[in-house]
Amino acid sequence: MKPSAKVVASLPSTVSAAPAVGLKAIALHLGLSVATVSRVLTAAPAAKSIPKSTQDRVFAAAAEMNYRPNVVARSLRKQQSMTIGVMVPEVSEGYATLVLSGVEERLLEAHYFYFVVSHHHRPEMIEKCQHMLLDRAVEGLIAIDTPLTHRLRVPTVTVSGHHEPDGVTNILLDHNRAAALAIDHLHQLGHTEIAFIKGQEFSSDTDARWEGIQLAMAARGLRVAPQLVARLEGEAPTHDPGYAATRHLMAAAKPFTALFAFNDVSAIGAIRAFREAGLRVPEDISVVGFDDVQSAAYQNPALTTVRQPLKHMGALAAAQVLEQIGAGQRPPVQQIVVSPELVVRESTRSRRRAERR
Amino acid sequence: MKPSAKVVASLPSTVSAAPAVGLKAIALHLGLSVATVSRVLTAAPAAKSIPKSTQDRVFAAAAEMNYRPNVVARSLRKQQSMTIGVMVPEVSEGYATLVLSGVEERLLEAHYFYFVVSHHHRPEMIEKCQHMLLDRAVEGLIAIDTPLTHRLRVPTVTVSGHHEPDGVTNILLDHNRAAALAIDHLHQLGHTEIAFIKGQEFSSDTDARWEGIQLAMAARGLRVAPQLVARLEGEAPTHDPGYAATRHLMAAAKPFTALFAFNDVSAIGAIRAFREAGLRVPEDISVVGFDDVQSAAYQNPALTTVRQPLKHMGALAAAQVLEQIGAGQRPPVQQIVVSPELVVRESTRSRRRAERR
DNA sequence: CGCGCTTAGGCAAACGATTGCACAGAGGGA
DNA sequence: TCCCTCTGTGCAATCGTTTGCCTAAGCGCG
Repeated sequence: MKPSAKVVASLPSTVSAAPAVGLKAIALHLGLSVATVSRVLTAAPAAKSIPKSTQDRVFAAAAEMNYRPNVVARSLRKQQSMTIGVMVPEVSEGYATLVLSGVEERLLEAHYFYFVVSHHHRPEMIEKCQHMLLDRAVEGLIAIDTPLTHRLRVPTVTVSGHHEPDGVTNILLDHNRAAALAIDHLHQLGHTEIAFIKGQEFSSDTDARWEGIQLAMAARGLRVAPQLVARLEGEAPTHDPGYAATRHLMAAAKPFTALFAFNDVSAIGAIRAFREAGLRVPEDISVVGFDDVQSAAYQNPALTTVRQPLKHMGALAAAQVLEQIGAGQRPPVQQIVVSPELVVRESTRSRRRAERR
Repeated sequence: MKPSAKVVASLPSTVSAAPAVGLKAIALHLGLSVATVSRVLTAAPAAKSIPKSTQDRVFAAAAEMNYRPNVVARSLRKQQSMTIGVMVPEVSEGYATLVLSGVEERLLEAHYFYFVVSHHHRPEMIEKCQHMLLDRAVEGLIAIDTPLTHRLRVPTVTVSGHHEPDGVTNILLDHNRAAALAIDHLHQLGHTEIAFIKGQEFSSDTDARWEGIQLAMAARGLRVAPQLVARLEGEAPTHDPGYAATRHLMAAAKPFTALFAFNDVSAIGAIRAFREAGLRVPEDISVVGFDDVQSAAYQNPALTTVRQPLKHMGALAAAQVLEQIGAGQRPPVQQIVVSPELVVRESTRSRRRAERR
């Protein structure tokens, strides 16, 4: 039997179609009971009293027979699925996927997997996915840019949620600081007539960001003119809403020399709108984005933007969920605030002496 | 009992922490056996002989007690997890996530969920994820831009895989046609000195795309100059490799008036490199990308590119996997070819009469 | 009246692991 | 010698469903 073990082990690692070996097969092969085999392989406390020699036999057989535990059976018995659920507006969009990559990295370390489901901001879908995920026995939930209306029976963490129900942990950006960074930058460049693009109503960051802006403007003695405020409309995660909002701003007959957009994607849409109107960025108008998505650095002009540590926020969310799953009833932390960073590139420049228009 | 059902149903849909009701609870409540309840709720064939009145009682009780089947137990018993595994290079990147959105949409319709795991192109990770996913009892696998070395014991579909082992279905683009579209476009604009950026070695599309290009060039009597061919290096899913490759091309002292990049991301990096070198796109040089990612349309200049129907390809992949899961041993189709589309925007223009350089 | 079919539903064995409890033999101390 | 404590292992229940097979009453029909 010993040589054959060698042979089997050195076969190409093709996953064979053989009739899956379970504990039973090993036990039979070894003349032991499934209980013993299970205890050895899972290093259960009761395995302490099992002699090394037996353990070695078990391990050898498991390796030789290429035993793989059946996670479904294990989940059923232990009542834990080693799975968490992630809700995102859209899997094909830059913000959520960056967060997701942080989530994934952290979860994999803990041998957890995750289900993703995207709800496209449709409220009934947001509700429905929670049920689908819970039905799938997820042990925890991470909601990325997704408003939650009630708490759930599993540990829940939101990323950039606001006004969350009690008991859910929220990972969020320091929006006041973010606004301060951007406004300071523009102000120092001499801009005082600054236009803004607010986020869509459904985006959970919209309000906090806007408040931060108002605070920052007021603190510097600047005024935000109502005519210089536009709002993204429409659900599409494309540049179009930013483009449209900017056309709107230009239509109002109030001049401005800088624009602070809700995110990079809308900033890019804005730049296009300006360009089509014959305005150059940054010569005629400065534009600041938000998020620092991958492509921000490669725009023409490269985008000045407020960076969110999205991947890190994802990792934090995963860590929190895992922590709460492990912690039992210990109450979760309410929120974790991370810091933004200003990345100055090419889309901002000091205000020209010659007034535009 | 009737009125109370109403009341329960109209309570806020908070997911309570009550001790999950199972078939047993319903059976007990109704004085039936779990078998009967199960048969009714799952509309099993044997339910035909159960009178409507009983069925109604069961449905009512299930609704009232808010019964949710335990999918883990069901999976164990039926030996099907209703889950498929998806392998991607990177969740935070535009190509894979677009495909993923198609996969998700199609799977959700069939009440399937999916696990994603990203392998960052690391071969040992590619191997490992397959095992992790199979250990998780996935019923099928979708590999996006991920080379597979051996077939697996579950139905497998690749998206843009090439040279796949027997038995796996491959969803791929017609690369010959793609190249023909791009080259024709450039040729018609008068370009004959065309530079190329090939994909990374690990990218499964690299070879097919390159062959298509060579064919298309030859068919039009054009020559691809070895000095005008660069290759993306490095794993980062960013614009940097395209930028670097383009610097390389410019360093070789052979003039060219057009560039066909491996994908949009590298095309955008290329445009930046040109711009830094004082070359304008498209006035001095035309650039064609590939993929038509979200941001291609919003570049400055907007990118002319070959569109892949990525979302559709994802949906096809999901449909194929489901089909094969349902089909039993019927042999799967070998490949499904989809058509590219040329999207002409601003980054290409007819060759200037005045030669550059 | 006897037979067979339909109706209505229950029993119990899976699925594959985990785990509390039991038990048998060895060894040691009083 | 008796009792007690370790060792080393096995039995069987359990997780919540599904499903093959069984029973038992009712009914129609020859």
